[in-house]
Amino acid sequence: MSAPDEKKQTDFIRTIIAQDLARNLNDGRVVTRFPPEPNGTLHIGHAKSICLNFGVASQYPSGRCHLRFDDTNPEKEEIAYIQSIKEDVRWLGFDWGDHLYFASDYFQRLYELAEVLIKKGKAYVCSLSADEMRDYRGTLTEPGRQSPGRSREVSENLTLFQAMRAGQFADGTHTLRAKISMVSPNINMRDPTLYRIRRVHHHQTGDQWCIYPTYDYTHCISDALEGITHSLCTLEFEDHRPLYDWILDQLQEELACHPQQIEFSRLELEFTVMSKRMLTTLVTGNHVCGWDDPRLPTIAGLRRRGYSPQSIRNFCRLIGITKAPNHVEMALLENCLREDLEVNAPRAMAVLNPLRIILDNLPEDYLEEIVVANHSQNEALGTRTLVLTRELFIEREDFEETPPKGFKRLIPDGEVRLRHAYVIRCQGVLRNPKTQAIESLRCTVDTETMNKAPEGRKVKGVIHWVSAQRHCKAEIRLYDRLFNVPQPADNKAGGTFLDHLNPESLQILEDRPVEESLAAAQLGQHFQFERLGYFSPDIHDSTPGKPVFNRSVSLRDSWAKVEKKI
RNA sequence: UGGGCCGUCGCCAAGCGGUAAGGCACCGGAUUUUGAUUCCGGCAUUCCUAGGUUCAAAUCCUAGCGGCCCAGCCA
Repeated sequence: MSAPDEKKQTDFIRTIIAQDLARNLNDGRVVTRFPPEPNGTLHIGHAKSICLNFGVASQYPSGRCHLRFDDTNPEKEEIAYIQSIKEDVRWLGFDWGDHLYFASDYFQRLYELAEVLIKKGKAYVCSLSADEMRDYRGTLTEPGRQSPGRSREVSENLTLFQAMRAGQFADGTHTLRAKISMVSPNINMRDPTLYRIRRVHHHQTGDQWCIYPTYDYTHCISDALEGITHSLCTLEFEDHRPLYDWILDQLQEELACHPQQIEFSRLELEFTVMSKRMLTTLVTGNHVCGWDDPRLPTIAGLRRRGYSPQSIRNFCRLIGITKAPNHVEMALLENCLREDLEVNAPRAMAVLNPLRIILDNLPEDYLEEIVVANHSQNEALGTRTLVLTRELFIEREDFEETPPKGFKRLIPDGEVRLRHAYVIRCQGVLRNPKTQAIESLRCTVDTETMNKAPEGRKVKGVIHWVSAQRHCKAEIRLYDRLFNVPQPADNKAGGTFLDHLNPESLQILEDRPVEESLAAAQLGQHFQFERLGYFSPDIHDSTPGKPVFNRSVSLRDSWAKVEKKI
């Protein structure tokens, strides 16, 4: 089996790291980190970052990657997300070893360093309200104005900051700000906020703090404290890099290292949304069923849909790492799953849209057991037993009274092979006398054709089937893209992304006949239902004897393309 | 019209002065008891545009054009 993870991978970030190593920077260490905020579940865009950070670290003997929760805003964070994020990272196949951290671990140190900044005259307490601060900040084209607090003495700032911490001020009345420049063309440098007063219970530190540090202040210092060498993040933080560097430069004497921030472009996938805000809206607005709805691009959703960690890792390798904006087609992701499951998924048969056929030349109680391979090219997957009876179900689409050109399935008076069994011939059509709808087919079986080509005729078509007398009933869930447009997040014409929801993204088929062996399907297994696609038991609803299958992805269907053209 | 970043095939993406890798998609054709898989073949005289430098430019220079991000006490 191929090991795509192992294949040599290059991108501009790996090139920089290799160069740094060649120049013996950081004493030959490579330390990265994946820093999620526990305010939502992970999605495939995070997978890109996880694969990058953990992947880079694993390329070097001395490499390591930290999992650090960026928990500086307790208002939005929940402990449940911490668990789900850990699970997702592990499920994807990565291991942070002993290196699990929380930004909140550093709150005391962060506070002390803030006092250092104040003493160095590099930070001050600002008493502007949020509205005033916005007003003072200026705009993209106009410079900002200095806050009155900017001219306070060091000692006053220190006293005030200590009072902030001691809880002597109401929420939002004061902030600690970096003293940089209110006229910087980079708005992030216009004296950014370092601390704010928030009387909120923190999931890690409880009620110990009533002031919380901001991301910009916390992230660079956390990186430095952990000895991160390369701090990889997405493009929207590019404008924050001068601030990242500024803070670390001011604290040069206090901090041993100065990590390098490098930005790459975030992943956009067509026909879905990736922003936390929109995903949250979909979940809380009940447009989907929870964070792990199989239609969502969340890790949990993909897992429930039947995606394998391997296929997601491979996808992340194929899309690469650049700074260019990108909108990757869903077809690439789907292909990665097919590629994995084609080799590894045992085959089975199920009928989604059943049409009864009666094999007239077989006795009523006929029952033949047929032992078949679970995978024609992979013997290791073993065998199973199929039961052939006089009455069977085939797919309604596999029979046509007036077949289009090129149709090679069952037609009146025509022959077709039943997968793993005999060639049959359609002798007649039974209709509902009132509606004229086809109710069943009368067929005959050529008993000489098991594992053998019929005499003197060529039978091209092969169709799948399930015994009408001996089968298991399953619920089948078919999924389509969640949105009707490639970029639902783009709403320049007005409206919201919800306007583009595809009302037919979920189709539930109840009580469909599937072969008996599927009654024992285990959670986490993947099957190829022949000619239909790859299916996986639903994590929540599938039970032994009453399985529920999610279609992970369909098989490629070149006949459907031909049909479309006709 | 402030600052930062980006622009190579329908979608990703190599390339880093020597004459356009690869994957996906698409289009043929072969094999096939899955119209799947596999296998063969095709698919950018051209790199956002226009000038310039050079024997030689996607790669260097200049000027345009187009797109993305930033005005949270979010991350």
